[in-house]
Amino acid sequence: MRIDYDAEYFNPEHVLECGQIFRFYPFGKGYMVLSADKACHVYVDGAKTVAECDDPDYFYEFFDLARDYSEIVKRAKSHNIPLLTRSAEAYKGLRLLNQNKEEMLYSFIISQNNNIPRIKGIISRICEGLGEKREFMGETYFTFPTSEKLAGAGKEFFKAAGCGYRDSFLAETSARVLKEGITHLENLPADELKKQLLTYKGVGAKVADCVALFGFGKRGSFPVDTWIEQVYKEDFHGALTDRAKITEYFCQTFGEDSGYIQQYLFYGKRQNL
DNA sequence: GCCCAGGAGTGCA
DNA sequence: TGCACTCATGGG
Repeated sequence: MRIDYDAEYFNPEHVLECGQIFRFYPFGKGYMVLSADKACHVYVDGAKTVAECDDPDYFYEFFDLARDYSEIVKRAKSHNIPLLTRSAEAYKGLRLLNQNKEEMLYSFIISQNNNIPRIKGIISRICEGLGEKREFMGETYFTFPTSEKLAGAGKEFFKAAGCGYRDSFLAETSARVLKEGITHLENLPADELKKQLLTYKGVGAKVADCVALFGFGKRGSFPVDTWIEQVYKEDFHGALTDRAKITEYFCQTFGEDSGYIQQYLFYGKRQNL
């Protein structure tokens, strides 16, 4: 099954390399993208971006294809902040993904005080160890493990996978999710959702914002990490040092566009745009 | 060998 | 509440 979309506002490289997803790799003419137990081959063909996948309905939602990003780009530029204007223009094909909630929760627990290449490696080893082996377009891949699998693994497994001190966070949080599920979080307003996410082991403000943004579609979230702190100082000439207050400043400024703008700024800064 | 990475938990004032 | 300290690991 196949999805076609205007490539101007769907650039696979920018969607995948901007830091919101950890399971993808170069494949064929583009990339192989893995999410939960599904797989997709995405590439540019002329003026179209093509997604060949096992579950078109899932990936239509996953790639956020119902949303008009030309309006988002326009609003981002209207703030007249040089880095933001440059980034929104250069990365107008960046889209925020709607990813699997549990996968986001575990992935961003792993992400704390860590770097992206190593996060990818850890998640990949966890999937190989506990996920199910599948095939798509002649490629073997592993699904993201269920909470049941994760909870049954024990923290020694996470340690061996390279999680370091985060091993106990994953063991405890997966045990809790197995017991309680997370469906009770699905329809909460953003502030209440964040409050609930903060009660999971290994989840602080920044991780909660990422899970809310990428997993629960809370586009008014603005995760603040070391890169964004740098953006705040250098590009917004801000004087605040407390991350909670910096987050509040950005959310007040950008409202429901916060999540999109955070990604433009984060990616632009990392790419030294 | 040092610094840093999409930070968070803990203890103590 | 605020703040310092600590927590594994590997890439640059």
